[in-house]
Amino acid sequence: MNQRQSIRIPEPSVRRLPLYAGFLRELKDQEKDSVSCTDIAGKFGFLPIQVRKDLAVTGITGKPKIGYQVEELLKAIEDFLGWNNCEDAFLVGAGNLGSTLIGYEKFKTLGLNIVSVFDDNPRKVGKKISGCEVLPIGKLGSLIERMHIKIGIITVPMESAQEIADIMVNAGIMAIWNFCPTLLNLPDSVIVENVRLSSSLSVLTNKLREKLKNP
Amino acid sequence: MNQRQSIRIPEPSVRRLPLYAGFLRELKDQEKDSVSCTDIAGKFGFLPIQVRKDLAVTGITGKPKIGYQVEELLKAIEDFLGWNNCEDAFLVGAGNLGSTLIGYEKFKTLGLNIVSVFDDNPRKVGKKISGCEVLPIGKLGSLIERMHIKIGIITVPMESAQEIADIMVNAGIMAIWNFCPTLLNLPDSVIVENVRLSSSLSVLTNKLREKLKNP
DNA sequence: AAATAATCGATAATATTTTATCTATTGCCA
DNA sequence: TGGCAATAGATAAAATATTATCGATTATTT
Repeated sequence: MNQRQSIRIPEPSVRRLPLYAGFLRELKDQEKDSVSCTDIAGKFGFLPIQVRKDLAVTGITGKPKIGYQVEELLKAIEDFLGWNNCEDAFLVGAGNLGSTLIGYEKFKTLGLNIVSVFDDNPRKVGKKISGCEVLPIGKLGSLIERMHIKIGIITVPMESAQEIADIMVNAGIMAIWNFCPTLLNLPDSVIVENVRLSSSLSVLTNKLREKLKNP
Repeated sequence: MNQRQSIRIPEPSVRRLPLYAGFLRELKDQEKDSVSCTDIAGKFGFLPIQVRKDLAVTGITGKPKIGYQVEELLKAIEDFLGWNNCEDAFLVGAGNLGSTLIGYEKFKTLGLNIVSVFDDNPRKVGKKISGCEVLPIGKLGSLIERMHIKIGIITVPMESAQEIADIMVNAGIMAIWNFCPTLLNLPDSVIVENVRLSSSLSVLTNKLREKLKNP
């Protein structure tokens, strides 16, 4: 019996893998055949050991003195990250940020396909954003169920985020990409990834202040 | 001699503090006087001990059986995060994302004041975005110097990000908030905070795939 | 063909972050 | 007023992530 179900993969590694993938694409375009951890680490200012450990999660092995096969490794990372079989997603909140995200063609190459947009502003409903028709919130739940959508993206104002999340979860959404600054109150079974610009900005300004204090 | 210069503050704590601040504002609006770690932890699904440790960096102390004074604690966090003395910043790249960021009034309450926008598209130069006139890239360096700007925000396409970063650094920028997926190659002295949606998305989809495999 | 140097992969050590334990304080209630 | 319960704060333990060490492998050079 194969009981390997959870050789847990460190989240920091998962966050770094997309970087490596980007670099590997560059190398592939340059028709480079192989690349070493030292090269990759040099590119990003990491340590070679860390890169090697990150890459190990893909199961690909390298050759001493040579490194890894660029194409093989790139394919393995893309597979690992699920970039080769796109998941459909619904986005709610056709404001500025929402519209920006809908327009990102690149998400398709990252395994995400935004298929519909929802908003409760009657002026927006019916309009198209990057070729995507805006639907009323009223249809959100039933369409999630009917289309078996698993990923929801929330870009609504703070006040309505929880309400939208509840509709999503009740309809069967399994993962939420939340761009709203408030944290959502959800069952543990639902996966949530929060994009919090305020946290990112705080890290930046905090480091800056440290530096200004002790130059 | 006071050699305490670096009682290093964990970055994870810095990332959580803005959450607490948001909650404390809510409590303040509700005219609540005090709050315990247990309350805060409950709100976010953290452990009380972790919250207590995070709050400790502000130097504020609480009272057993009561907790912390809401106003005092909020003020301390805001001070700690530098939200009470705004830094001026330049943003480069008046595309979709850039325009979205410029429009975020809320940044002001997070200690960031976007004072000018730059773009190399002649059609955009001279236009206004959220009341902010778009200036040509040619003026970027000299204005950074003249106005002693310390924070730069990069929302240009991948290809030009490094070039813009170089201009910024040469002109004296000390910290860069980078929204471009490529990592920038910069001197160690420059602070960089990368917002990488691809990493965030990868974490989400990776967890989702894990869950679909072992439900 | 042997020596060399670069690199991988495994294992071990270190550092960081999270979680637990314990004591002391304080308000509340009997 | 005395005991109880909730909580802070300090210290310790555990978990996690990063960095170092070391032996094995393989292309390259001599």
